[in-house]
Amino acid sequence: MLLSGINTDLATMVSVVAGCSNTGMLLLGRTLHGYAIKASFGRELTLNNSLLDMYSKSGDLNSAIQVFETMGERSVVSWTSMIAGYAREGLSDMSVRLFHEMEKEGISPDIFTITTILHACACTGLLENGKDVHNYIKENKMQSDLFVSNALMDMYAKCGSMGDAHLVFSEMQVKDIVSWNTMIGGYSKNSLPNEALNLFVEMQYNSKPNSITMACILPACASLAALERGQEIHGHILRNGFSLDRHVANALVDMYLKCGALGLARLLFDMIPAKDLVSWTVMVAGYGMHGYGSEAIAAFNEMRNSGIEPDEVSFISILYACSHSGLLDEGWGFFNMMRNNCGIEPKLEHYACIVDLLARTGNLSKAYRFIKRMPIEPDATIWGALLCGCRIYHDVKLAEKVAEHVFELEPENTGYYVLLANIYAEAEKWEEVKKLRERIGRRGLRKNPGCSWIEIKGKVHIFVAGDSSHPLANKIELLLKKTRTRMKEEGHFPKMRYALIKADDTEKEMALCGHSEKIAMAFGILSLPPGKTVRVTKNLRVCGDCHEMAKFMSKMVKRDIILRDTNRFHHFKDGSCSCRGHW
DNA sequence: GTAGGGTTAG
Repeated sequence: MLLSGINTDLATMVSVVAGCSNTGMLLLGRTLHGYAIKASFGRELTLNNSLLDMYSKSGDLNSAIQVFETMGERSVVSWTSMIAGYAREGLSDMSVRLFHEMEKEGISPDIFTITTILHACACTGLLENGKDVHNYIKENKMQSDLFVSNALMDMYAKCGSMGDAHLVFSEMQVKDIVSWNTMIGGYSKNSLPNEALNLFVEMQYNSKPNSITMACILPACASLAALERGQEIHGHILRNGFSLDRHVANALVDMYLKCGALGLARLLFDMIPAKDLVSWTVMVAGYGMHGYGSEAIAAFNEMRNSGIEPDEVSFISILYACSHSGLLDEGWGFFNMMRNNCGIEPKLEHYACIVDLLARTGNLSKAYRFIKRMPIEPDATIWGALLCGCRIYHDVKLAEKVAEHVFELEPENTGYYVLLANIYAEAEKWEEVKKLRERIGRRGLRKNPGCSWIEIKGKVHIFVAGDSSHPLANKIELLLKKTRTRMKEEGHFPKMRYALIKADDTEKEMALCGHSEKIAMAFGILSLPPGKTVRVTKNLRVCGDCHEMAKFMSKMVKRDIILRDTNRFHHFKDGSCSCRGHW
């Protein structure tokens, strides 16, 4: 246009600057800024607004602020763009400050401003500020706007307040696909997978799911290890041509990995044409969970060779992979690579991996010193990782010292009291177990009950410890008794230490037999066709005695058993387990 | 003919 000698006017300049902001062409944008000033558009409101947006969307917040500060006239559009600019850089507090400032200047926020400020609150979990905005919305009758209600639900979801999100959702007269996706994704992210799945079913009577819906619902299947539900959704993805979406492809691989289907996951991973950082991180974490440490390392190196730089999340994956396979030197190597070669400052999660790695490999005092020398304040998970190590190596004395740190940091978390109680029980210090029980009792805490579940023909069967309500309860008990007898015949005696009670051996054995994972495994063996892999998931860590029995059962009934606990997978096959003792 | 907003994977 310029070469043809046609003059630009304000509309031309605004359009082309907007073009730059939507493609992040900062350099061309700057040039246009200069050109516009020379062409004497420098005081035009619409031009300054588009420049402000261009700078903030291209990541040059300082220039955006410069435009905002120097422009003569400011409209609601200018304020909204500036608020969005701060939010984009993670400076939500500044967004909120600006929001109040604009009201003071007598400029009323409109629905664009409201969605922007809600997004800012969502990004950093500013629930209280978000609630203030909600009140403003009610006072100004803005809730009928879809964008506003959707942003409001997302704010509540990201602040972890799904009850409030659902309230907004249920009061919406009109819902669109974004409304459904926001709720489903919110439930998935807030560890409410059943709610996510139920809403997904309900959605299909109202709205047609899209690829984003798939990316929202798959993590729910993953967290439940609901393989069959996940496969149904995979079918949905194939029928609707969503497979090419990389978010969906990555979520699928992750789902199969967390459902224990490593081979299928690898197959799908190989089919992703352009693997990104998330694809690789998922695969590395998956190998780690399944105990394939060297495969995880190979994948991590392959990723780097393909030119993808690891970030802090992918380092968590590789460090955990090392820890699950007991690869101490390799783990240290990655920890140092992260700091020295990649310039990533380790966070609590990374320190937790190293403590875990040291503790699991028996370097308890080294782990203790490592924690003491950490440049950031350790949290309960850090000390908890060492406490786990104390259990593996039966170090009661250190355990007591470590436990006090843990109890101070997370006095409400019963898991840690139980862990220490286990350490005492395994050392047969029953007096101490009793004292600990009293301590829990005084606080009015209750142990998180163990439960295990198994999916059969799409239905999830849940078992809690001591469960005898199931129709097959008698058969289950019979199978467990038979297994125990055969185990004893071959010299495997029950690991009474895991019974956690002071009782005689028969009682202990009964308590152990009631563990939910045993019941679920037995139920799977009885219910699934011969040869089919039994897949059980448990909400806590697997018990040592159950682990022994699972190994034996896999040989006795000639069947693969895959048990997922909170920490990792155990593949039992022909009498041994893939974890090789690292758990 | 021109400026600002909501949902997705580790």
